[in-house]
Amino acid sequence: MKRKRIPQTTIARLPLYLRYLLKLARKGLRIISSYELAEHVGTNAAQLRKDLSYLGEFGTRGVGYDVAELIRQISKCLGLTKEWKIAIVGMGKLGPALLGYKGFEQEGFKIVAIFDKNPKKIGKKMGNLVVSDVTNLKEVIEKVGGVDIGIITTPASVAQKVANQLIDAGVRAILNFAPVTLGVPSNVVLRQVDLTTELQILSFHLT
Amino acid sequence: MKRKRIPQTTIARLPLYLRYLLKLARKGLRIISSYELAEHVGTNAAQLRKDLSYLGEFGTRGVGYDVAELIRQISKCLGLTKEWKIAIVGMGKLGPALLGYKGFEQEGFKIVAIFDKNPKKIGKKMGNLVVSDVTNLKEVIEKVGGVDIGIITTPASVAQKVANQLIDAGVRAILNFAPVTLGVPSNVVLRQVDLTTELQILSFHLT
DNA sequence: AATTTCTTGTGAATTTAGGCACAAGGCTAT
DNA sequence: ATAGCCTTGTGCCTAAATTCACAAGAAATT
Repeated sequence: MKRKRIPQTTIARLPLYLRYLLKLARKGLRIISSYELAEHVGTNAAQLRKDLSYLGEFGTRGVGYDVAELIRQISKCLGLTKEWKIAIVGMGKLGPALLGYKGFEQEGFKIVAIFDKNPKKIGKKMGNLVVSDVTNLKEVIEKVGGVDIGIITTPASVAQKVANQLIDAGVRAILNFAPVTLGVPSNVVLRQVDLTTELQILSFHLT
Repeated sequence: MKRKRIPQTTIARLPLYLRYLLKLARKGLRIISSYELAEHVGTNAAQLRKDLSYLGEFGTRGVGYDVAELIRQISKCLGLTKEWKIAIVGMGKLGPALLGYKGFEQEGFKIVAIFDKNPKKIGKKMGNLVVSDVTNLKEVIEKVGGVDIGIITTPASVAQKVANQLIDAGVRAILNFAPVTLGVPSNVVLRQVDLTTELQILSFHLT
C-alpha cells in the first residue's frame, strides 16, 4: 500500500488501543483479533484495521494481531519510547490533582517543574517538587534542562500570558485546562480540555 | 433554507462561541461580526456562519450579530435554560478539584451529590455537601430528586461498575475521567476526558 | 496437495465536515 | 430615491473520515 498521512482521528484512537493492549498483555494474552479489540475500545473492526494500516501491516491473516508487537508499534508511532518532561502552571485545585495522578509517570510523562504566582504557595513542597514562582518560569525551565509539554491549570484570565511564557521558554506542546481559547503559533501544538464545554455538550444531548 | 441535523462538530464549537459572547456582553459590547467572533474562537468566519445557520438566521446583513440574541439562541440550543443536577463519584484527587471549581455553578450546573467508597471519606463534609457511600448511590440520587449528569472520577478498575449504577439510578449522561473505555446503552450519552490520551496525542505531534 | 476456515488489508463507495465565493439584504449618505 | 458599502446566508465544491465488502493470505484439516 502507498502509506498516507495518519488522520487526526486515528491518532486520537491509538492511545485507546494501546491502553487496552497493555491490559491484555498484563493478563498474559498474546493474540487479539480486530473484532475483539475494537469492541473493547468502542469502535468497529473495519475502523480499527484501517487505523492500524496507516502504521504498517502487523497482523496475521486468519489469526489476528500479536499483542506485544502492536504495543511496540503504537508506542513507537506515538513517540512513547522516550520520557517527556512536563511543567504544570497553576497550583490551585486542579494542578495538584494532576500532580498526584499516578498515571502520567507510568506512561513516560515526568513532571519536572510546577509553578504558581501566589507567594503563599511559592517554595512549598508538593509531591516531591517545590512550587516555583511563575515569574521565573523561563529560568526554572532552563535549569531543569527544558520541558516538552506545558500544562496550564491557571484561571482563564492569565492563561494566554502563561502560554506565551511557556512558548518563550521553548515549550512546543501545551495542554490547556483554562476555560479560554488560546492562540499559539503554528509550530506549537495545543490541546484544550474544557470541563464546562463537555457538560454543555452533554446538556445538548439531554435536551 | 431546509434546516438540517446539527453536526457533532458544530455542537462542540457552540460552547466556545457562547463563552466569548458572554465575555463580550460583560464588556458591554452589543454587536459582533462573524469575522471577529471566529477569530477569538480559533476558527474562520465561514465556519462560524455555517454553524449558526443550523440554529436559524440571527444576523443582520451589513451589520453583524446581536450579542444578547446570539447568547440567548445558543443557550437555548444547548439546553442551558434549565439547571442540570450533577453527581460526582470518586472523591480522590480529581473529584474534590471539580467540586471546588466555580465555573460549573455559574453556567447552570449544580452538584447535588458526591460519593466515595472509602469509609474514611464517607460522612465527611466537602464544599457544602456530605460524601455519601457509593453503595447507596441509587437511594441518595432518588432522595435528591434525581440527577441529570454523572461525573466519574474513580480509578479505572471500578468505573464501569459505577457507570452501571448511575444508569440504573436514572442518569442519562456521563462524563468519565477514568482512563478506561466505558460501555453504555445507546440512550445514555457518554463523554470521555482522558488526560493520558491527551498527552500521548501531544507526544505524537512532538515526534 | 487440496480444501476449508479464518481474519487481515484495502480499494471503492458513502457520509460528514470544511471552505469558497457570491447573491441577498440591510444600513448610510448624498 | 438611489447608489455605495458591508456583512450575512448558503449553494456548491473540496477534503476528510467512515463504512462496506471482498480479495489475499495464513493456518488447520482432510
